[in-house]
Amino acid sequence: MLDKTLNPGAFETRLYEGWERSGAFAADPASNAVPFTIMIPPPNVTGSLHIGHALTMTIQDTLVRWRRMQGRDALWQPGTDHAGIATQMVVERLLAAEGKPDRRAMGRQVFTDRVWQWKAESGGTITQQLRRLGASLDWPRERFTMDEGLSVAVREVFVTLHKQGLIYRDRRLVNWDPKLLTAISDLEVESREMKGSLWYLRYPVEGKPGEFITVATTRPETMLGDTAVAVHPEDARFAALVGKRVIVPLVGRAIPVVADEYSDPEKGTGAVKITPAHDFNDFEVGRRHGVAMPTVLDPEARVSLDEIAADLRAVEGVADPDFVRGLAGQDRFVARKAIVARLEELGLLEKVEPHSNQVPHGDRGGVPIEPRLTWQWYCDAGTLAKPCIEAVETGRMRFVPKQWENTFFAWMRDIQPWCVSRQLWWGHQIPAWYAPDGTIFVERTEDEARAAARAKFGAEVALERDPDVLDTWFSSALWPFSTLGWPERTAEVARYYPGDVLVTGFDIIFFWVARMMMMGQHFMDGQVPFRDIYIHGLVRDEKGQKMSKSKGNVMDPLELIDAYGADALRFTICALTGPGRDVKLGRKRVEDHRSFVTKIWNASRFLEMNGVAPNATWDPASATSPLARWILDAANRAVAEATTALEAYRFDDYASACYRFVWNSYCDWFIEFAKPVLNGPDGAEKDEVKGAAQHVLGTILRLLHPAIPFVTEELWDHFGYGPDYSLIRAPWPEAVAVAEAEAAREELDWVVKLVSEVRTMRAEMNVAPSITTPLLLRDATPESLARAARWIEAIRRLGRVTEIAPLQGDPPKGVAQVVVGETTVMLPLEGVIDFAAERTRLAKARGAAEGEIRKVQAKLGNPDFVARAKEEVVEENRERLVAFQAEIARLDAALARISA
RNA sequence: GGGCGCUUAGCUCAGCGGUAGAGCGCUUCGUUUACACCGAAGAUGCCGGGGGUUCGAAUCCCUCAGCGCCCA
Repeated sequence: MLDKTLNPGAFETRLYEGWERSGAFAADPASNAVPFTIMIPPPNVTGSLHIGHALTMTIQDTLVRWRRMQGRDALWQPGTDHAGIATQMVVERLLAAEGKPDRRAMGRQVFTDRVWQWKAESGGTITQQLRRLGASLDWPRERFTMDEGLSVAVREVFVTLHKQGLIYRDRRLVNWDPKLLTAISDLEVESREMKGSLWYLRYPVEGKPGEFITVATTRPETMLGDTAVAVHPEDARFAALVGKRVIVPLVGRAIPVVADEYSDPEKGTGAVKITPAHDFNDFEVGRRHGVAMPTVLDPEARVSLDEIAADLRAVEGVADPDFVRGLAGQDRFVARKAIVARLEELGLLEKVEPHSNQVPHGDRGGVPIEPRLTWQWYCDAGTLAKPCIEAVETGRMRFVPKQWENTFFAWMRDIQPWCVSRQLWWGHQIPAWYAPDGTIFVERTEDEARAAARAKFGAEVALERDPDVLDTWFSSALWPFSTLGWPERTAEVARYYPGDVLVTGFDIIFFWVARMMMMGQHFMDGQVPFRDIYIHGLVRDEKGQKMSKSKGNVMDPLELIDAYGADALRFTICALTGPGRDVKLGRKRVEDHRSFVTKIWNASRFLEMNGVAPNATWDPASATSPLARWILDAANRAVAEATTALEAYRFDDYASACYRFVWNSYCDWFIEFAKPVLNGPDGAEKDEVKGAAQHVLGTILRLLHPAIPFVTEELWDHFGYGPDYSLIRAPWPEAVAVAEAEAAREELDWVVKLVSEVRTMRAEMNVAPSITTPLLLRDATPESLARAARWIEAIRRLGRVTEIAPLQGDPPKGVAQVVVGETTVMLPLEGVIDFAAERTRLAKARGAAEGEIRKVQAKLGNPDFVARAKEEVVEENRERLVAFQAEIARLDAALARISA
């Protein structure tokens, strides 16, 4: 017998292990079934399960379980990415905490060995936690982006793209993180609003003592590298200065004043200093005007004079080489202060205004990034993006919801060269070797590089490998095929690529989505990596605030699972995941949805107590009773609604269709109607009710399994619908044949309406529950009377009714009346009834009906409506008018009887 | 500044041309043998404002306002 209270913790782990052991999660490349593939967007190996993972993984698991039940050969590919910067930082912090030497002191090999050791010990956290959520991933296929096989794929792709000219080495400005000492991508940079200042600096015009051009800047320290001043070509104020030269204070360099539209006459003074080596916009301006691009900050953002020492020049009252030399090695912010102070002394600081601006910060290191001119490896993203754009335009890939296409297009059409090198130790080391003369050999292995070098030089030369590693996203981009064994031509690659759907948040479109598309199409003969891209929202707290540790509003999914069960969390997520909306999630929401899981448990428990048990031989088509037919028919509709919803990625509709059917049809009415039968004598009627009950319960368990895997499997196993752990592979329900469903619906709808009306009346009349009454039916058709007779036991129980009889002669005194279809139902409540209340109640019902009649009449009275509206709409309104008029007539009669 | 989205019951949200809905909350009642994580009943809406299209607009178009996000 099922426990009186549901305790998910008692079986979740056992069921998960049972499924896993039985191979239920495993894809089967040898099967004849149509595959269904979801590639997990690989979580960061340093990560632990947060509520955002719970959302995305619940959605993926729901899809996978559903398709698996539909008979598809489901592959949900698990794994993690190596998270270059994050992992390296974790291990460096660990070393520091242990008081060990830092990575530079220990050397690259020892350090990376240590990272692998860390990965072995702690890297599996998130994959263990996903099991708690019920995620049915094919674990034996788990991959890691640094695995040997995936590394082969990375080298293959790099070398191939290089040979195709789509990867190249270039010296450009990059986002440099002065704390982590590596280049990072645009997407790893976040703007933060900072309160700073706008300094107005005077640059003396060459050869015109006392004449200045004033430039406004937020970064005075970069003046050391200024090589131009730009003004707008149409700015009359500066027209005379264009072509002249000005002296950079402190350094004494003479630089041109150039006309360039980049300069905004409205901003600052309208003149801007140009430091091409330390600002992206300035870099472009500098390139347009062919000026020098000296770097004045070292990798740690300290002043470096290497590139300007030679041209420092003393200018009386303006430039002071000794001062500048004294800045060497100082941090950029220390240097800023010193420079501003010195300029003020020289009278070259015109003014300082408070100014707030967006300062780019590295999202990992947290310090302002410093644009730097460096040699890096770049991928020609623009070329790779083109076929991806085309694939979305032509519908070969589909965003759900569609609106995200816009975001995607906007970014892809304006995509910049992708800097793929990182100055880290943890990652795929770039397969490029340098000869002493600087010749670069990009090959799959060192041996091949040596061979290439021998071929070129005709002799053995010393080769040095590029120390840098590739961006983590480079290897993640290959995930949809590298995990399947590519570049080997495996059966898996042939079978499971392309995937069916990629599920992720909108914040990831530029990361996984775009990059997997580029690499997938390029290396898989133009085949897209996935057909659908389902974009879900972010999880927020109840107030709609983004969850963050600093706000203290984070929710731990594992803690929620401990408290309410994984099913409750999963069902909540499904119910709240509408299209294109963020999910506001609070404890209370999970608690609310847990009730539904409990409800299923309790209903099952009741059925078990009444001897309902699986009976595979029971044929729904053989059902003869309206009750059985009605619930089977309702189940058919629930199945159709749920299936349609899942096909459309409408997890909210799926959840609510199941909820309504289980709670409002199966529990509220079917089980209640079944009670008198179950309590009655054994026989055909009871057998049929039990047959329908067990059949529909089986349908419900299968229908809900994708969202609520644990409780449904537990019940399935407990009842014995199949062997233990078999629900996960049970077939997805389909509509069953139901004879005369329409008639059954009419009959049950009538009974439901009768009981509801009687209940409403009693509640409004304040009739004590202890009082039971007969029902007298006036003007009832023989059909209604027959129905009343058939359902008398249920009506007695649900409506607190004694008997039902046609009204003979005049109604007794003191009746309460309600209109159900053609019938006026009367409850003799002499002495109990409050006539004033009854009149009010009837008058209110009449008022409501009148209101409807007015609306319908207004429509039908409009000749344009009758002439132009669709025929069925007009007809529907005519019917409504007649129905309301009849109802009013009966209500009037009822009122008249009371008044008499 | 450019783009996207949102604004419907107290709260969270469906509905997206033809009778305004759900869950939660609220009020009242309830030990009828599955369930108080329950049952029954009830109340609550100028569907953000204004204009337009249409026989008909929460739904389509324009506009304004407020909120949120992304990109500059």
